[in-house]
Amino acid sequence: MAVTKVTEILCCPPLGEGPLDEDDAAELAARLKALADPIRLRLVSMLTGGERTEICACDLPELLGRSQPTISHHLKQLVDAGLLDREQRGKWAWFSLRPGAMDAVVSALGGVTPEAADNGRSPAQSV
Amino acid sequence: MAVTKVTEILCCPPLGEGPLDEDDAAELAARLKALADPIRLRLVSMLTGGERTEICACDLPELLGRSQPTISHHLKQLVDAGLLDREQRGKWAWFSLRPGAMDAVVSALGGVTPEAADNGRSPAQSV
DNA sequence: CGAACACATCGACGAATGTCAATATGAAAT
DNA sequence: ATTTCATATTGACATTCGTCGATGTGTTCG
Repeated sequence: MAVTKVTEILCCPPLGEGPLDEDDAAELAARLKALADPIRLRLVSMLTGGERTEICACDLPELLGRSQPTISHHLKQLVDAGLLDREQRGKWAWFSLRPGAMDAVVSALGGVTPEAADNGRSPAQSV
Repeated sequence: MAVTKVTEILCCPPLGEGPLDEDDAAELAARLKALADPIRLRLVSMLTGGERTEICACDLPELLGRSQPTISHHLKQLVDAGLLDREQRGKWAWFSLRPGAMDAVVSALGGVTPEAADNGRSPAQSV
């Protein structure tokens, strides 16, 4: 399967801090690779909206138009990359965003999360 | 070579704004795919540090430990994805960050650039 | 128990990717 | 014009990826 497991929440120094070395680049690349697929992006985007904090695997084949094994494959990629958490509930598997994981990617790319940016003050963010 | 060209600076609604549709997801995925490679990440990170604003292709095979055709291939990917600009100067090719391109990726992932965050409040968004 | 359901894994397939040697293109210098 | 140098393109190769059907694993219910 060859999916590089990513365990640390914050993987690399931000891009803004000079050239990455080989190891940091490989680690960031692994995370970005996990995100760089349309199905997986749509999966993640279902959880970043704030409306849903978790999603049942049972709904995904229909929602995403892919077979059950394909969905399972993509979910595994995201879990292995540390982006999603998996919880078994009865016979169903529920997936949620791993806290801080997306923030880590954003900040590795030199960005900052809106909440962190607002931490000084001025809310002005809802949804 | 099957690299989806990305022309718009801001490609998709941010992940925080609910599920992406198929087209938006494909476009974001194309950009992330361009970034999701160790060599290309190291390339970009050479330009995001602030020390260098541009880099000559002639130095890269040695700096990155890859053959000249391989480097050329990766540079093309980044240019096609809209992340780098290319300028021919004499017989050398110089590459620089396309302004706003990384910001667009970060904000599509739900983040915000530090400068924009510092800017007080104006979202600073356009085209 | 056994049947039914949800999900994961396996095996296979075509397509895409990263890589380099060889070659082509294009721009300066002689 | 010829040569030289920097870069792009081509062709080939092994590897990885996305996908699905078939099958395995584990849970619930009768």
